[in-house]
Amino acid sequence: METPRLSRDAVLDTALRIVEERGLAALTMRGLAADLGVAATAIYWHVGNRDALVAALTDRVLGDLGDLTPPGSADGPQERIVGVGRVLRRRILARPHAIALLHEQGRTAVMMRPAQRALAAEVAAAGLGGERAATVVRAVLHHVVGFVLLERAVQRGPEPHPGPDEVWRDPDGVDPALAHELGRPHDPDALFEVSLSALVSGLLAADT
Amino acid sequence: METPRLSRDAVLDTALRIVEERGLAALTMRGLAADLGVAATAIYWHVGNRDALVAALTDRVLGDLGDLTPPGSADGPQERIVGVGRVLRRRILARPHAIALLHEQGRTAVMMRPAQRALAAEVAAAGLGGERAATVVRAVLHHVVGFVLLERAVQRGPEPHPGPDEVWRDPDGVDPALAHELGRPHDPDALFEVSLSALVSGLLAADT
DNA sequence: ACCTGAACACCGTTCAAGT
DNA sequence: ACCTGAACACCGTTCAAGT
Repeated sequence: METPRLSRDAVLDTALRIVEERGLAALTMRGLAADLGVAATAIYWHVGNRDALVAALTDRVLGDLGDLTPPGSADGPQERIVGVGRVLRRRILARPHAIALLHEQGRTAVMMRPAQRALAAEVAAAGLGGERAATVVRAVLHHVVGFVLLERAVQRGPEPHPGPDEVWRDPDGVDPALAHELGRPHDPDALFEVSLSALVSGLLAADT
Repeated sequence: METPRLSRDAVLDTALRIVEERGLAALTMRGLAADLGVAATAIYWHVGNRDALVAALTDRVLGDLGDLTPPGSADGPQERIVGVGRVLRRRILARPHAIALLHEQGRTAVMMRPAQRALAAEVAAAGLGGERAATVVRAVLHHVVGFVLLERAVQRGPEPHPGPDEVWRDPDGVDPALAHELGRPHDPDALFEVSLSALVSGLLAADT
């Protein structure tokens, strides 16, 4: 009854290190086995196959986004809801591989859970309930996660075929000042703040 | 001087058909060559390599999103801006493979171009200009594309590990009615409408 | 229970050789 | 200019066999 050389946790640890250091595409069963000093096929006994391995990795990475309640200093309901979104975005961006993991497998729902709880609490505290509250929670969640997804996709892209400037060389009908402004790179942090605030204020102001 | 058996366009045509029918992962150089009735290596002469092939596919699919100006029936500036977002989303959803293509290669900017123009026109018509107008354009664009990206990611996912219900079994502090509401599946179309409208109204109402 | 080694059916890509 | 065939260095996965 020897103690086994390998364990599920050991496999996940090394796999996660590979993904963090060299990306999800660099995670191969053979390479992972080499790093573990073991035959490639040994991994299958512990984690099933590559898909299951990636799924397990996803759960581990997204299971601990931590507490998302905004600092007590934020007082207004709008500012508190925006605060949850802000923290959520930062937590996701702090895990660069999380996005790749999510997208490979479409388990976005897993990532949404803790954020959904935190948002629900704030929205309820703001005096909303029922269907209307659920809509606010979902809208904010979608906005934040979608924003981050897109933000990373744009970052990863090589310089776009036609440079961002070039597209606006011929403004053709569009206000030249606006065209020039759109040609310049923008600050994602600022854009996030402005758009999330606008969304929440619009949601809270709605009649229905 | 025989006419060549293959052409760049023929390669792209068949490649696109494969992606549409069986997904981006099913696009292999060998399989594509088989469909074309040619040696796998012949493809390389016409399109370079697989990455270049995918890039070319992306340009083709996203180059013709078509005109995005909303119907003339929409009159208010807010309704017109929302209209552009609505049309953009529908056009993207009508091309299921477009999202995979985009994400594989991060050329999201390409897709944004025509939408940016249409939005800029509407925002300018609404009387905004300069930096403020640019912010509105970018915020709406990010919201719509991010929403669609997330929407598809959720769709593709297998049933989440803990069912959407299960998560809310123990509401623990959260209003039970809200918890129950969040456990139910929602209508993405409705959520899109509500959130985009709220965002735009919030953006147009902002003081700065 | 846990691990190895060989084997199968794939990949993308390069390159000399043919026409 | 355009295409083939062989070859290289990879993949994920299965499975009988070992301990």
